[in-house]
Amino acid sequence: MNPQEKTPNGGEPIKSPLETLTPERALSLWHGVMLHALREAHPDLTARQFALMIHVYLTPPPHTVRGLAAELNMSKPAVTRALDRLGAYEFLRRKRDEADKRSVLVQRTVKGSVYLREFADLAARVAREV
Amino acid sequence: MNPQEKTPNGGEPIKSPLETLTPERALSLWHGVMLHALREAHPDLTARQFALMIHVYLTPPPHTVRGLAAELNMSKPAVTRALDRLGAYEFLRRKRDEADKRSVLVQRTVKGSVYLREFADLAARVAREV
DNA sequence: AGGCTCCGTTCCGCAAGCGGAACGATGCCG
DNA sequence: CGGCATCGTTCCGCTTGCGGAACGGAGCCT
Repeated sequence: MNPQEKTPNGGEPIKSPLETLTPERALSLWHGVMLHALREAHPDLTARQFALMIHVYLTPPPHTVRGLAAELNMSKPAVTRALDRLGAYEFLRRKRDEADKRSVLVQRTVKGSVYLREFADLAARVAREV
Repeated sequence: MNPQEKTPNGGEPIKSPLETLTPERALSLWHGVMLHALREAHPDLTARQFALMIHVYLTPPPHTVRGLAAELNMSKPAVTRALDRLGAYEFLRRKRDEADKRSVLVQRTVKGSVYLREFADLAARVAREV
């Protein structure tokens, strides 16, 4: 669409195209990804639900409700509800902590991994086009 | 955290780090951005509201309700409501189309530009850290 | 002018998320 | 063993978003 990287103009030194993702490209990336996501009617997760899910997959366990609430800056009921929802999709799983039976450990699932992988691939693909 | 780029392992040729945003990095990028966004309690826009906003800012005008609904795969009432919300934040503006008074033109605002620019900068910053 | 289409909005009933407070269950400790 | 802290969940009233249908206003024909 807009081949701005090809312009051999005068002044500007071309930035290292890679190590730095420019704000403009970042925005286009976001745009493209969200567009695709909307079109395919992904099981539409709230921003918080999605953030929670990614968080569980990308940061080291264990993950407890309280911990997630603190790290994601949301209330405990909100976390519980998000877990309900994500659990219903089988994207995440609760497991009683045997060491401290008050706690709940949030764990990954195969289905969640697949879903997230697809999302990641989508983002990478869009990034290439942008 | 995980300095995977430094591993001078045997087999793999190192990919150009940026021209191709790997799925893994894309996911981390998303994670970091959403984390920041949640923490700062950004006026929390729905995915659709956000997508609509970016769309208006990144694609050429004119933007009508019907057009947006089609392009973003949402119902007309949903677009109307999103415009109400985004209008309340002064991130977007309705303007009657004088040429065809049935239509509404959706336009950018200064405040919206600033907001989106900040978001883009955030994303770029996170990308650097990831 | 009449009849039709197209536009964005409003109306309606419904589904889902929200946070504070209260709750039962479990752990901790004197 | 009794009291208290902490865990995740549930309850409550409320706000927000949803889509289909109906609506008024504007354009477009003949």
